[in-house]
Amino acid sequence: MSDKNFRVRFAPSPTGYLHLGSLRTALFNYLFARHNNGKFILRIEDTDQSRKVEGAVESLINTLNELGLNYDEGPVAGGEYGPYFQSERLKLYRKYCDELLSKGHAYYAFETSEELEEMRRVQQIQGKQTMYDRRGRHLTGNEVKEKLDSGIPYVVRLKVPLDEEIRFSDLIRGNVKIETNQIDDQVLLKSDGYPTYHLANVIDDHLMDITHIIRGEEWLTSVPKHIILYRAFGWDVPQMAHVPLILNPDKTKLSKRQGDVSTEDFLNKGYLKEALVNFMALLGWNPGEGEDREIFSKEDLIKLFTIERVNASGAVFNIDKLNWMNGEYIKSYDPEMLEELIIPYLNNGGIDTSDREKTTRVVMAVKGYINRLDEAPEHAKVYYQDVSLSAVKKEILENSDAQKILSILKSKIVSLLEITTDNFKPLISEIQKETGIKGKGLFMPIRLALTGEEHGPELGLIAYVLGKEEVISRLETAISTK
RNA sequence: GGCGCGUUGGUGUAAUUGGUUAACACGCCGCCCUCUCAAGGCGGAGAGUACGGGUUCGAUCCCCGUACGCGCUACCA
Repeated sequence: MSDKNFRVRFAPSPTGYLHLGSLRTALFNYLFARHNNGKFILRIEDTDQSRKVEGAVESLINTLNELGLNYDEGPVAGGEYGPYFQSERLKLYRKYCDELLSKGHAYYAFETSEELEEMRRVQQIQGKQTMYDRRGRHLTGNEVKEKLDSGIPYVVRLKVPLDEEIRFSDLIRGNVKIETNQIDDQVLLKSDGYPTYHLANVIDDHLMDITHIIRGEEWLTSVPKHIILYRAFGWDVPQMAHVPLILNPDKTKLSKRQGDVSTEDFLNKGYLKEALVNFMALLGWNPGEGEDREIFSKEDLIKLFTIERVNASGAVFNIDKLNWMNGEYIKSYDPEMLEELIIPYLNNGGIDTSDREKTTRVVMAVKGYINRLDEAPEHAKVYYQDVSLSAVKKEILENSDAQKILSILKSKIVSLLEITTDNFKPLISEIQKETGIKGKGLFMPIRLALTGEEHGPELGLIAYVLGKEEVISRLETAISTK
């Protein structure tokens, strides 16, 4: 634990669902904050008016809460550094932008989007690097004033210092250096008056006292732009940590084309939040030597997490392993809580769970067989639907040995007070002794009579779940098929 | 194209400050358990650490180059 006042932030733009990659970024921020006794802040980067999606923020917050990644400051929660929506901080950006302008670190530019496109097109044909040719830097003060006065739309661009080399150290990647000549005179303020990511991000991170910026690798190459801004303002640069991307099986950036990428979808399919958190944490991070566990509670993760142990290389999202891990969580989950979670899935599969005692038994029987909650109905079906038999199966039951077994079993069960998890199996052993029939010939008729299926959980469990009455009824049906 | 980052079995990862038969998990295969299917137990195949140089008595680990992958190259984040 550290007593430094670490402050980190998760700063998504509200474009819809929570991408798995964002989830992991959020998780690492959360773990880092909790491990160091710091603060975890949620900031909404809604500066792109054209990409706004209705309800996205609510859904984002819901998902974070559902996963237990509670933030200390942000929308709804509030905090001393608000507002936490960038769209509500426009005046601030304007003010700092003016400061940049007056200090000569930024300048006005008046090209239209079409002009810029044309410029890039020409550069491309000439085989040159496509970037803004910095022509706005050559405008005289009078020219600028004239254009401004006549109301021509403008943007404000960063005046990148030329012929320099920007070096910085990333907590995950080590030393990185980039020539400033490679850096575009980035737009800081758009013609609609909104800031771009770069401006807003730097200002907010500073104003919100962010000490560590933990974000996706796609931002690594824009760090120099940000450093130039921090310097221009005379601010300290926070520590940086750029986490690797999550990849499709073919190693391209995880995308919707190759499967689900939204956290909500995974939750809906019946992946437990604990499993999802556990699995995502292990994608690109590990606790290191002497730790062979794979299953970690959130508390374990908080205790063990350090940013230095995050890998620098991208990680393929291995759904097989997630499935396995989710199955592990399902098997060891608190029975009552699991039942609560599974009931909606059972109902969804057309199963009536109003008999709660039976539901409890069903959940107990089913949980060893599923890796996802949405697999529950198909395994639970046998306990609810009428037994229906194919001709072949019927034949097996009509066999005289089979009939004998079923009759004896029925009479034994009738005299039982109730069926428990372990008083059924001994009955079968007795029948074996009495009739001399054993193995498949003994078990299969019973299994078919009770479920109509050749496969399933052990018979004792099935009988227990069905209960005395239902077992007798099903046996009678099977006997009367003759 | 330019720049940046990365590269250990199919996948996720491990390997004390360079010295191990390169370890663990998922997946796969087999055996055991067992009425069946799972689960569980046991075992196996699968990498000589992208490739090529160098430094060193000795490199997965340090340096350089190449290849490949990915990212960025927007008035998107």
